[in-house]
Amino acid sequence: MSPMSPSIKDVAVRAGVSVGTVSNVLNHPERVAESTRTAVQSAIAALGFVRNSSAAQLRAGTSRSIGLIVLDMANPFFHDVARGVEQVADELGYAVVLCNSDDQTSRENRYLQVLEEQRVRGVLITPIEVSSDRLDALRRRGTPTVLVDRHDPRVNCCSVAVDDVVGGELAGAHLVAQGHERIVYFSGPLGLSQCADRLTGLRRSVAAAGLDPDAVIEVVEIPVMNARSTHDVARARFEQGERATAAFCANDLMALGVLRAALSTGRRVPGDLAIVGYDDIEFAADAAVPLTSIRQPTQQIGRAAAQLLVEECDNPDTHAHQQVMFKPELVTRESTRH
Amino acid sequence: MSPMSPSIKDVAVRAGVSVGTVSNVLNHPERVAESTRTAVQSAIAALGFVRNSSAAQLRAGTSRSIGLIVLDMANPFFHDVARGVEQVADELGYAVVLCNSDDQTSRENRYLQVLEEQRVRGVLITPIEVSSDRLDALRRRGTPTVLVDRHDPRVNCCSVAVDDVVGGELAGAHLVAQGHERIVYFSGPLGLSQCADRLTGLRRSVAAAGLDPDAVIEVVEIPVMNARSTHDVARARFEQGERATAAFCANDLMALGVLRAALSTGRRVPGDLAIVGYDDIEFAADAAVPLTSIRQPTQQIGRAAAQLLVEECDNPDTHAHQQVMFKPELVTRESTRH
DNA sequence: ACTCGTGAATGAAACGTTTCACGATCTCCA
DNA sequence: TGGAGATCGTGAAACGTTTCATTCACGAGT
Repeated sequence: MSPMSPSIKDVAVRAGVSVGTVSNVLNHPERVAESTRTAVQSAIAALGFVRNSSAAQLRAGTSRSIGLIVLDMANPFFHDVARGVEQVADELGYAVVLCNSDDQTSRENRYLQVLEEQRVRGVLITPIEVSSDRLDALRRRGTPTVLVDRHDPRVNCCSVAVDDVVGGELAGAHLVAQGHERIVYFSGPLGLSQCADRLTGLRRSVAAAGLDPDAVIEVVEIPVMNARSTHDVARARFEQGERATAAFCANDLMALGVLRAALSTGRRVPGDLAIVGYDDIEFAADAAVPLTSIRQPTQQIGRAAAQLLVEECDNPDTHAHQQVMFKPELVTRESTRH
Repeated sequence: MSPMSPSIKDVAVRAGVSVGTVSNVLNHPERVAESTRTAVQSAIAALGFVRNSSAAQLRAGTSRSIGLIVLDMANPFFHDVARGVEQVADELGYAVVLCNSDDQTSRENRYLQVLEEQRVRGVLITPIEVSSDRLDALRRRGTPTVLVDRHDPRVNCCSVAVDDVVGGELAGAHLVAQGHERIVYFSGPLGLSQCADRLTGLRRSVAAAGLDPDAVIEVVEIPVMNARSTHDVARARFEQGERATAAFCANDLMALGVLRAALSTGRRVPGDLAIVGYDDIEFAADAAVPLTSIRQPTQQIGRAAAQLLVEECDNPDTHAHQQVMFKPELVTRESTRH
C-alpha cells in the first residue's frame, strides 16, 4: 500500500522553506543560497521526492518532447531512422516519444491523438497516407509536422526522403547491364509514392537501354511489405514456373522472402534468379546469398528530419518548409554477381 | 503563429454550458442530455479542442500507462517482446511508453526518471544490472516493476524469463551428439545471469556425455552482444587458427557475426565450424547458412510480463510476486547439419 | 396545493507545479 | 546614522482538468 508520493509542499515543510524556494532549487539552483539548497536537497532525498511532470507541464503550457511515429519497428530501416532522430533530439534537449503504427490507420490515429493531448512540440511521422485529414488538422492547430521517408506533393510541411526514382534507376541499370530482359518487381502498394517512384526509375533505366519496359517488367503488388507475405507470393509464382531472370524488391525484408522462396524451389541465386533489394539493412550482407541492395542514408534521414522539426518549433514564424531529398546508392553483392 | 489551443472553458462558453458539463460529455456522456451533448460536441469540433492530458492526469493523480525499457531495439528479440506487451496492454486499456536503453546505464536511469516523473502505473524492464538502487527506490516508492528476460535472485519483484540452463544444455547436447569435442562459447558479459546460465547448461551437457567441460569448452566474453563486435573478435581468432569445431553464441546477432567471420576466412559451415545461435530471430532462417538456434517464446514473454504487471497494479495489496520461467527449444538448421 | 423524486446542469475546490512582484535582511559607503 | 544596493525568500496566482455537493426545473403522487 503505497503512501501518496510526496509533493514539493512536503519537501518545503520538511526543509522549513517555502514551495517557491524548493521549485527554485529544482529549476534555478543558482538563485538560492548554498545552505538552503543543501537543506532542500536532503529533504528531497529523505522523502524520495520525484517531480510530477504533469503539473510542471500544465503550468509551463508546453513540453520539451517530440513524437516519432514509424510504420514498422521490426524493419531495421526504421530503427536507424529512430536512432538518428534520438541523437539530434538528445543534443537539443528534446525527449522522443516513440510510436509504432504497425501500418494500421487506427493505431496511427490513436497515437496522433495521444501525442496531441500530451502537447508534444512536434511530430515526425511516416504516415500511412500522406494526405490525411488527421495530420492536416494537427498542423492547423499548430503542431509542426515533418514527414519521414515520404513527400507531401502539396508541400505544406517539411519532409525528408530519398530519391526513389534514382533508386529504381540504379537497380534497373544494374540488372539490364547484366543482360536481364525479364524482371519482376515485387512492389509494395503502388499507392505509396515510394513504390511507384521506384517503378518509374526501373522503367526509365530499361527504356534507356533501348528495351520496352512493358515487355521487360512485370509488377507484383504485395500489400504488406514484409518477408513472410512476399515469400508466400513469390513461392507460388516459382512453383508455377516463373519466367523472370531477375527480381527487384521494394525492401530487403521482401528480398529475403523472395530469396528464401527461390532457394526452396530449387533455383540458384544469382544463376537462375538475380535479386536486388532495397534499404541495405544490416542483415542483407549476412543473407543466404548476400544481397545486392539500394542503400539509403538512414540515420541521416532521421537526423535531418529531427533538425527540420526543431527548427520549425523554435522559429514558427520565419520557418519555411523544405523538402530534403537524399540520393541512394547501389551496393552490389553475390545476389547479382554472375 | 499558433493561437493558444482552446481549453474546456472556451468550449463551455461557446456551447453555452458550464465546464463541468463539457467534462462530463468527454468522460461520462451518458450523464448529459442528448441535446446538450451534441451542442458541446459541435463546439468541440468547431474549436478543434483537444484535451490536455497533463491537466487531466494531474487531477486524476494517476495515469493509465506503463513503461517498457528494453536493452536494444535493434534486436528482433526485443521487438517481439514489445509486441507481446502491447497486445496485452491494449486489451487492458493501458498505453505503453517504449524506451530503448541501448545498454547504457545513463540512458536507463534517465528513462526511469522520466517514467517516474510521468507517474506511470508500472514499469517493465530488462535492466542492465538486476540489482540496481535506482530500481529498488522506484519500487519502494510504489511503482510496480517486472523484470523481463531476467530474474532477481532476491525475489522482490515479479519476473519473466526463459530457462537459460536448459537452453545451454540443448545446444551442448546437440553439438556433443554430433561429435564435437572443442566448442567455443561466444558469450556476452558473464555478469549477466543469462550468459552464465547458458554456460552452466553447456558444461552440464558436456559432462553428461562423459567429457571434461574444461577441456572441451573455451569461453570468449564479448562486452557488446551485437554482430559487429562479435565478428571482429571471431575473425581475429580465425585468422590465428581457431581450433574449435563448433561455436555456441549467446544470441543470433552474435552468431551472424561469427558466421560472417568464418565464411570470410575460408571456413565452411558446418563442415569446418558448426554454429548454434540463440533466440531464433526471423533472420536466422535466412542467413548465409541457416542457423541452428535456441528458440524462446518471445511474444509470450512480453504478454506474461504485462499481465503480471497489470495484476500487481490492480491489486497492490493481495499481489504476490511470481517468477515465471519458460522453456526454450532447439531448432536445427544447416549450420549444424553434417 | 404540497411535497417528493428524478434527471440535468452548475460552480467551486483541488491536483502539484512555476512564476513573479514583493518583502526582509544584510553590506557597504558617504 | 542613513540609505542604496544586493542577495534571498516568500506567498499567491495561474495552468486545464475532474469531481462532487448543490441547485434547478418539472412532473407525479398524495
